[in-house]
Amino acid sequence: MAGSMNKVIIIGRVGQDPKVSYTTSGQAVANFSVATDEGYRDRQTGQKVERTEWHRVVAWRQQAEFVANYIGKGRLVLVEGKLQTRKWQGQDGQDRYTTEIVADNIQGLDRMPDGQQPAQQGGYQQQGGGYQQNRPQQNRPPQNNNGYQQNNNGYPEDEDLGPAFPSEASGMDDVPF
Amino acid sequence: MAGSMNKVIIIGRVGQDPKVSYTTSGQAVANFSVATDEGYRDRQTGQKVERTEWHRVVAWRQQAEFVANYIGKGRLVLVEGKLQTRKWQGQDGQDRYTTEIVADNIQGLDRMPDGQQPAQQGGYQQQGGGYQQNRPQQNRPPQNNNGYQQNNNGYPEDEDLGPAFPSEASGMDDVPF
Amino acid sequence: MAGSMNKVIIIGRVGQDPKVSYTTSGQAVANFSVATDEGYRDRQTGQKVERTEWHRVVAWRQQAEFVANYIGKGRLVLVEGKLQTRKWQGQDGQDRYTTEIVADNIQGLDRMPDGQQPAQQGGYQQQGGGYQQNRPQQNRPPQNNNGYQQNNNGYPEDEDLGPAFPSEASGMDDVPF
Amino acid sequence: MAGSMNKVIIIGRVGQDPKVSYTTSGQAVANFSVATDEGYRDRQTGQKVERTEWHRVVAWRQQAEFVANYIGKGRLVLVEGKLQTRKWQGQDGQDRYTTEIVADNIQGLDRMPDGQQPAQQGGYQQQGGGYQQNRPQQNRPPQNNNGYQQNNNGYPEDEDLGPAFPSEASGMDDVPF
DNA sequence: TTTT
DNA sequence: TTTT
Repeated sequence: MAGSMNKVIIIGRVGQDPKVSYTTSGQAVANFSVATDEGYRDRQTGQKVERTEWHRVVAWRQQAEFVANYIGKGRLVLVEGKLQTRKWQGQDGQDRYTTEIVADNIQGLDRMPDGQQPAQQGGYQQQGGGYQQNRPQQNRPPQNNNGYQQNNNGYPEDEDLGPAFPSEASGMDDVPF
Repeated sequence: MAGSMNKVIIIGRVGQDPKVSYTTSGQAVANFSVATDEGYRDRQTGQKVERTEWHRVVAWRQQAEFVANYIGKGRLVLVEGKLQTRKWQGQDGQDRYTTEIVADNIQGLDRMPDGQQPAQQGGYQQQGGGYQQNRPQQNRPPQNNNGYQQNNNGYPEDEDLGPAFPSEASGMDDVPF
Repeated sequence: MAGSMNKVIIIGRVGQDPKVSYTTSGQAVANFSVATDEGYRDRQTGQKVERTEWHRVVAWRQQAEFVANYIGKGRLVLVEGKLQTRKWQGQDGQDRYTTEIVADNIQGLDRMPDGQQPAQQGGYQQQGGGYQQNRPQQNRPPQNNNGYQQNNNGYPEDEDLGPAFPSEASGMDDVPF
Repeated sequence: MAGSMNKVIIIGRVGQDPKVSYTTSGQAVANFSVATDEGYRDRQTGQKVERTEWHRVVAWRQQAEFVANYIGKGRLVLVEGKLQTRKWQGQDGQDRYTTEIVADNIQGLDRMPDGQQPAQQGGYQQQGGGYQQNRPQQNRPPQNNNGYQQNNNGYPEDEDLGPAFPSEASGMDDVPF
């Protein structure tokens, strides 16, 4: 713990609307991808090339709820966090590894598009209502999280038990995003 | 390229002596893993837990040669770079993805262990000799790099052609490190 | 040089249009300030407080020309660089110190306001013309830089000789921005 | 607060033993300087030059106590934090400005020198004893902090009232370190 | 696979 | 004022 640092800072565009779900213990989790671009000059041709790198981001609890309410496809975001590689089982039973940025600081850097304002959506600041989601793919209440495929999601028990993404798990074994 | 940042900074211990090889075009590449530690308090038990995260690092050219000469197993290092996910084929023919830190700044933060000084090893600063390797696992001269399994290594053509690690490639389909 | 890092990353709003000038050796230098905001909760009152921090940024050469063409008052910018404290003489003859971020990466994060497009301004990409400035406060051609008050600007000789800001120097002894 | 980042990461050597004191409200504050080195090639002579940059660091509360117990002159440290410029009055009554790194993460990167181990010193982990200091220059109990020169220290009220460094204050008006 |  |  001393003599140790694990820090990532990326700025880029969100690829798709984040997917938000809940662990069995009721913790919110948000997953999304961010594209960063890099321009460089090809050593053979001397041509300018643009290269896009995709990053998987995972956010927990308050950060996840912020993501659910304010971050959508196409937004320019700042993500600060740490790298974490988790292990999961492919359909063929073999181990796979996915590296993600576990975010501890997420900010939108551009104006929120119209129709995405928290007031219209019902944000998590609303009083008396608890947290309310309204984009379809986020609508997974904790009680629906019945726990099949437990411990197949790659998230360590200590991070928060329960299957994070039952439905994605099966579709994730070949494509990381 | 504008409105974009892709930055990683880690400090940790090197797990094994780096593996250094050459692309067919003669570029040096070094690969090694770095462990970062994180202490946190378990939410259920309230116990202090130590968690180790492993990071794959790849260094090119000058950085690779620095690594070959100065970085060995157990050293405390600073690595600054960018995230890059590359695609490769498992033995079953399926796509796999590995995320690495492509380093642009590597520094040793502790004293070099005895028997690892560049003077004893023949460093790359030596005059008249060019670059000389001497640890067994690094001893892969460019001319031996005959190019089978080309484009199976996951490194983009533009980064520098040629198979980076023919021998590791086959052993890599299940374990990322 | 080994075991050393000096890194700053800020994101914030530019306070005033950058001031661009030239050293006697013809190097472009840009100076501007960036505001970062921080929200925190007051420990006494429990109230939310917003606090603004101002940062001085200096950019050299290509970075300075980029700043001259694309960065103006009010823009949201990313600045990556290193900290540098320089010494200068106040009017009372006493030493003063100013800490700046010497930028090696500057990016605009929002859309450029209309009337600030490089095409209308004549950007530094223009062909056949070399570098051309057009905002009044930037218009200080190298040949006007006649060198009085040399070595009073606080910039080290090695960074590039010559007085960076003869005119500001005298006004700077009490206020850093 | 959104669209804002203020982040500094430095690695370097501590110049002198930190100075630790207490605000009138009993909060610990530690101050020390860190040297970072930078090697570069002089553009005129082509010679390699080493340049040292000094950074002022301030740490509060738990971080300050960690500093008091573990960080001494000559140690290699990692400091992560934010930039803050504070205003203070010189003896001539004029405003001066000092930029510091307000640390939120401090780590020692080398082995602690003998005679500096916390066990010999009595660390702040000791039970039943509260925090105990033992290096002379740190020995400034809160009750001695009688508050003269209040609001002359440049620390904002909200950070924690009271004179941070009564004794240094008078010596600080011309030299920042 | 490192280290404290 | 540090250190290699």
